[in-house]
Amino acid sequence: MDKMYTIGDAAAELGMPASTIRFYEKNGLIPNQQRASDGRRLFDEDDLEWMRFVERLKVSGMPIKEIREYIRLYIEGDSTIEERRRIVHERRAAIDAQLEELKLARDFIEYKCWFYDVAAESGTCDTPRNMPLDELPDNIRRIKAKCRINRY
Amino acid sequence: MDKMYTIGDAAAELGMPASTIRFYEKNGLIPNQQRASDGRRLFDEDDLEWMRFVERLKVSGMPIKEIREYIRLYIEGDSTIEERRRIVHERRAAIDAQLEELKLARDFIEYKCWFYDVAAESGTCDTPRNMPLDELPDNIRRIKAKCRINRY
DNA sequence: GTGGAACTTAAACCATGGTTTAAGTCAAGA
DNA sequence: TCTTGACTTAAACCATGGTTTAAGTTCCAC
Repeated sequence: MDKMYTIGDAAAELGMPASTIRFYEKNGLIPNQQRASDGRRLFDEDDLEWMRFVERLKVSGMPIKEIREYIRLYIEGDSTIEERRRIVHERRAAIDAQLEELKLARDFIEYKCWFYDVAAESGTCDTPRNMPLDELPDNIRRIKAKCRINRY
Repeated sequence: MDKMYTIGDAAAELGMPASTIRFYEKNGLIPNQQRASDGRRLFDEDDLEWMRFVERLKVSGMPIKEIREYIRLYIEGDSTIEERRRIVHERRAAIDAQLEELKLARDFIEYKCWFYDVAAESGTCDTPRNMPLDELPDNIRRIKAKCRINRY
């Protein structure tokens, strides 16, 4: 279980280019990076787990600066627990806000999908555009009301 | 209901800087933009609705280039229905993928929130880190298994 | 009719998050 | 021994999505 990975292996494992891993290390996103005696980077399982964690933070929209700050606090140890707690709670709130926005965007697009399905079938956008409210499928009527869709 | 908005009004209404609206227009994200006789931009309710739609596309991660392409097709009329249909269906799939990723990221962060709540209470990260599986709250145990969280 | 606020443009500028390049090192196999 | 491929670095480069600046116009209130 103490298998070590070269940067190429790690890149393949994580599904990202090696250049990105170098960029992350240069920017302080990988703590305690080990090196072989000839200077090559070495990664263990913990490093990979850490980098997957960093990927989650990135997916959540956390800027690199902030991730680096978090890592700095992590390295500093137990004296920074409160600060790290604040950061992760903030991040959770940010994700929740993002999820709300994304769900709303999905509703919009759901409407558009229906719109063009109907338009494609009839050959013109006038068909879905002029369809009376009571002929709309329930979910589409709900979306149209919620998102205040009128003309488009 | 045929009230017209200046760019400042529209900016206030949409909650974005006027410079962004100019940038969008320059990049073809606003079809049929009207102008007052002195050259000032004029926006009606339809323009605002359109721009809210553009905002949804942006939230969904659609690049500006692609939004412009969509608008080009929209302007071209009913002959492009199939193409637009393809685009919105692709976009829906992209949003769904994004939602999945974001929910996974949320689980990770949820775990971290629990971790630091426990750490803060006891004063050390060792407490949550070494907590036996059967003492973990159900949701946390589930997340830890699903996300393969070991060391971090 | 004068000052100030709100608009116009093109062009320069900026931050973010990488990617690419150039020049060099090293280990292994033919 | 020589070549090949994977690595190293610093620095240059790039795309995206705006924002800012500079110089000029126009409307409105006083």
